[in-house]
Amino acid sequence: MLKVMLPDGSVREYSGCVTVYEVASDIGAGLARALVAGLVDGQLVGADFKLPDDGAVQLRILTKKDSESLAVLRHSTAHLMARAIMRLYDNVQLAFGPTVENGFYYDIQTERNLTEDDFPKIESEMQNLIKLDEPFERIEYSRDEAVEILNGIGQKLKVEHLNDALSSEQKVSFYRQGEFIDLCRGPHIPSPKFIGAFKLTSIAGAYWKGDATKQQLQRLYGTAFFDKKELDEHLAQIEEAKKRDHRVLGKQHELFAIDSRVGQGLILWLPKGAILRRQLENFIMEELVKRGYTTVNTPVIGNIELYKTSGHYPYYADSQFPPIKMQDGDEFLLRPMNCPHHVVVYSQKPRSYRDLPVRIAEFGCVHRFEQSGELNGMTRVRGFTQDDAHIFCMPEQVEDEFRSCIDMTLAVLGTMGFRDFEVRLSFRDWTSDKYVGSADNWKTAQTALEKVCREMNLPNLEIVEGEAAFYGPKADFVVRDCLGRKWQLGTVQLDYNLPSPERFNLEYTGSDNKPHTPVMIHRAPLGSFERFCGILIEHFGAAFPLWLAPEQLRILTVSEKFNNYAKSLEQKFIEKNIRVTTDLQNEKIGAKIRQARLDLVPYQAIIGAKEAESNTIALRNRKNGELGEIPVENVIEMLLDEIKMRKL
RNA sequence: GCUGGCGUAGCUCAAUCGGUAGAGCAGCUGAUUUGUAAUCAGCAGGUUGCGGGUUCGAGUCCCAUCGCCAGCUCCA
Repeated sequence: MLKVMLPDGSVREYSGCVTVYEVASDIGAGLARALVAGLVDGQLVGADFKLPDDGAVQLRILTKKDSESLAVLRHSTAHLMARAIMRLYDNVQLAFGPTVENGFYYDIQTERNLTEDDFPKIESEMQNLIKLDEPFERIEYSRDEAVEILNGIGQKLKVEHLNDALSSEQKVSFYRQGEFIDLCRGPHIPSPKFIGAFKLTSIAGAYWKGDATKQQLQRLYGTAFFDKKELDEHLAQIEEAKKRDHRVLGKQHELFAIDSRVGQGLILWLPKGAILRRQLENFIMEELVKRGYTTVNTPVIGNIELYKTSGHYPYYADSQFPPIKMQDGDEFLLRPMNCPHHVVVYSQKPRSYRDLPVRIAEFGCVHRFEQSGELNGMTRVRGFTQDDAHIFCMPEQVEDEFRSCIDMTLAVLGTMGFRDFEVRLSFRDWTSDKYVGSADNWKTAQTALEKVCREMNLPNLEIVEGEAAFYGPKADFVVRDCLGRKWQLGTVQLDYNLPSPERFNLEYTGSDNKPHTPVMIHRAPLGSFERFCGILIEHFGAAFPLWLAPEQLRILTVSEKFNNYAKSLEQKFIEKNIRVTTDLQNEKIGAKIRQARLDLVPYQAIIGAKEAESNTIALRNRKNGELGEIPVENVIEMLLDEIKMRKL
């Protein structure tokens, strides 16, 4: 039961967490304080309210249980941080200070750039402010009044924002705490004493209003919780996650390397990583064959005219490796995408409507000159191989083809055990002129795409306006890495533009014996092998399922006396295409087992006198430890079955 | 690209105020011949990312450069 004191002083009891009541007419004119407090599970919690346009006040009860309450708490902590900084340093300009997924930040500008060394001082000042226990008070003004106030306290960034973003009639709210007043939508906790634990976590640059041409501010990140234990757990979890980082595991398990002697953002697939990649290639290739694709091989460079025709060159000139100029004047581009090559493959002969859809696949190696600050292990690189394909079909086939691409992507992700992904529908921004093609085609494409996604009931479907490729809308499959960053893996993109007469003028002959323009679908279920492997390493913590494991079985001998038996066993597994090694080191069996476990080898075969005599294996696996003595033939059968089924 | 931080042995990390660069693991050699998460001993391993400067003396301070990391911007 929740006891809530309303602004008029009366107390009401609620069983729910959130409720709505009518606003008294005089609230909102001037000072409107949050007067709400209640009890949840015997603990005092605070509440706040905001004033929507219809005048009804939404009462927000902080339950300490839901993420919304946590966000309110964190945003109030951000205010506290800003206030502490303003007390400690001169001439502080505040920009924005929103809540983010695991905490909050505030963008600020100071005379002297702050560093992490300033954190202890700021944190201790924040502690002092919590002790002061001053309430957060909401105050509303018209925009012009607000500008006056902000000018009065020298907050130029806030003034700029108000003048840019709001009309003069609009009302804005401020939150005041002691001497500190800040333009803010709210809501806030009523008092800082609810902040059980907080920590400033990092500092970084961020552009004013997210615009790289504008001044750069300092972004201070922090997090806060209702109690200390939650904060500690959160910090411990981050430490754990760092150990799963594919850059750490990739080095530890010798999967890949990046070496500046070769170049930034260029992946060297080490032997074990190369095996992993080959398993993915084989898997995708099997799917392609099942699903009616043909495969081609095309060069990694092409005449620059090709990319001028496609429209890619002018759009992405900055992020491409510069053209290679030949003495005769020809220019070649290291290809940044495969589509133009596949378009040319399509156009090699006249196509009939009976031939469509034509599905052209290639593990296509492409290069993009990403800015150095964007490179990230395997997930953001300058050279990568897409599991690419381009489907050329009739307009009436688009829906089916699109559905089948989504289906393949889901099947691929499902086999890897990816359950936690979102599907992002990227549509065009109708106010922007960076897109090519007719509005009609865009509408058709977007409608078809959304329809299929809705029908297929895709998880976490989100529509983002303005994120489309310049030639068409797309559906991206987005997963998170161990540090919570989102990465696009699979993608399916509709394209009415490249095949058009203005671009490559692709054709097929319809049943009416007339030429028609096909529609093109770009799709890559993994996205790229590089990024996918990076995410895959983190997904499994490098403990890959048997079918993907670089080393599937390790044979460990109890002593050197059994080396010959171990070698003969190894041969048997090799003949069955099982990736096996032997550990014949002069070590105790315990040490060998430990090593195999650290190396995350899925199965271990212990070989001693008993096994050599009875032609068996004392089998262990990574998960359950000892599995007992099993005849060699049965082990082979077992492993082959697990591999074939691609069990997780 | 921008802002900030960081670069010490193959890996993970030490090195007080600026005073002869150290340890564990891995590697090599030898002993040991082992039954389910580390047998013992020895050896070797470095122009402290690279280049300048300050200083009697620089891993440490300063400048420049390369690379890495976080965030921002970007992502066909």
